Amino acid sequence: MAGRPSNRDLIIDAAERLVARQGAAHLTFDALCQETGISKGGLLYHFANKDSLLAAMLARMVQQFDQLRDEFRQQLSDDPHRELKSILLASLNSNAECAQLSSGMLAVAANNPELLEPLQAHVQQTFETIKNDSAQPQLAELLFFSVHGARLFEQLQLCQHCQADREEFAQRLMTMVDSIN
Amino acid sequence: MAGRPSNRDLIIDAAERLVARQGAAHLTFDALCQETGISKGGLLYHFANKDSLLAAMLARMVQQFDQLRDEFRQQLSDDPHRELKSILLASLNSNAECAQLSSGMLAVAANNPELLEPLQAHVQQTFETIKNDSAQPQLAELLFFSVHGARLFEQLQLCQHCQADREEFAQRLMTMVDSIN
DNA sequence: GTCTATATCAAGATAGAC
DNA sequence: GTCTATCTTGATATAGAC
Repeated sequence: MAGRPSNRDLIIDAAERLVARQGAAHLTFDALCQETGISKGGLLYHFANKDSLLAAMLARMVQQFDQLRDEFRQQLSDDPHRELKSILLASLNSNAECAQLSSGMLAVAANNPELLEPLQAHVQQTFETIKNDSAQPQLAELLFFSVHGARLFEQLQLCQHCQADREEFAQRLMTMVDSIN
Repeated sequence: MAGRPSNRDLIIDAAERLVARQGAAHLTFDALCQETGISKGGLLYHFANKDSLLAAMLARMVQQFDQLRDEFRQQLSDDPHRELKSILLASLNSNAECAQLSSGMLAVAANNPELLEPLQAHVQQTFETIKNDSAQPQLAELLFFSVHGARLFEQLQLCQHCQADREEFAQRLMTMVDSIN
């Protein structure tokens, strides 16, 4: 399951890069051909149409988030705020290694907002977790939004956060969560 | 200057609605024809090409922000944190009345990220203000990101914030700013 | 699983009438 | 300032060979 990446995954990687570089409106099969070296027919074998590609991008994003969140949750097994902390850390770090952050979300939002539904459900569930788990749900929500604001600004290169900044940001978030009791 | 809205402004309004409803990739002159009732030729009189429309959307967004921020700054003339507070309140409320939030930004990001440059400059200046003005610049930044995360989630309908929620959110932001000393 | 070729359509943009 | 063409390109998608 975690062997070498499948072609399917390589295509999604390339799609995310395209969105990050040129904007979600320029995510086209033609551009994907150039970026992957696979022909249009080849691409369309993996994703029968564009909606299918978009849905896959979003699904993988959600899945990567869940996986990363689980990892953080295990590391934090003895922390009273591990639910909230794992959500914040996973939100901050998912996809960060590739420098393309919320490309999947922005691509779907730009091309077919209706396909956002799975993400809407996922986010709602996350909010539930935050609410039930934290003594100060509104502060927790604020921190959650903060992470996503930072991600957006990074993605659009509206701010130049380096790795050190991101770690300091994460540290500050954790401190603020710990201040809840 | 603030008489009845010019046709130019009505077109930008319609463009923002389209982005909010159908996604930035479906912001086309054809769709704008339907939405405004103006023909393609008519639209192209006001905006010679699409980049010109996108740049105008972004410029108006920035201008509306600055104007709203000035209003808040005047209301807060005796507040020690008026710079940061006015930035946060203006970020939270600009365009909020129309239910389309950062349509301009998302449209430009999706169609031609290079046109984001004026916004990048504006944001950098805002960060400078925050840094120079606040005793805890990193907390201030976090609050700033939080507002924009909330805006994004509202725009993409990833959360259902009502007016009451937004006011409570604003109240919480102000309280947290006041906690800085 | 990947390729070429092609059909179809929508988009940006131009020219010129009113 | 707005309109109706019309041109050109580029994008999705299909069909069928390898």
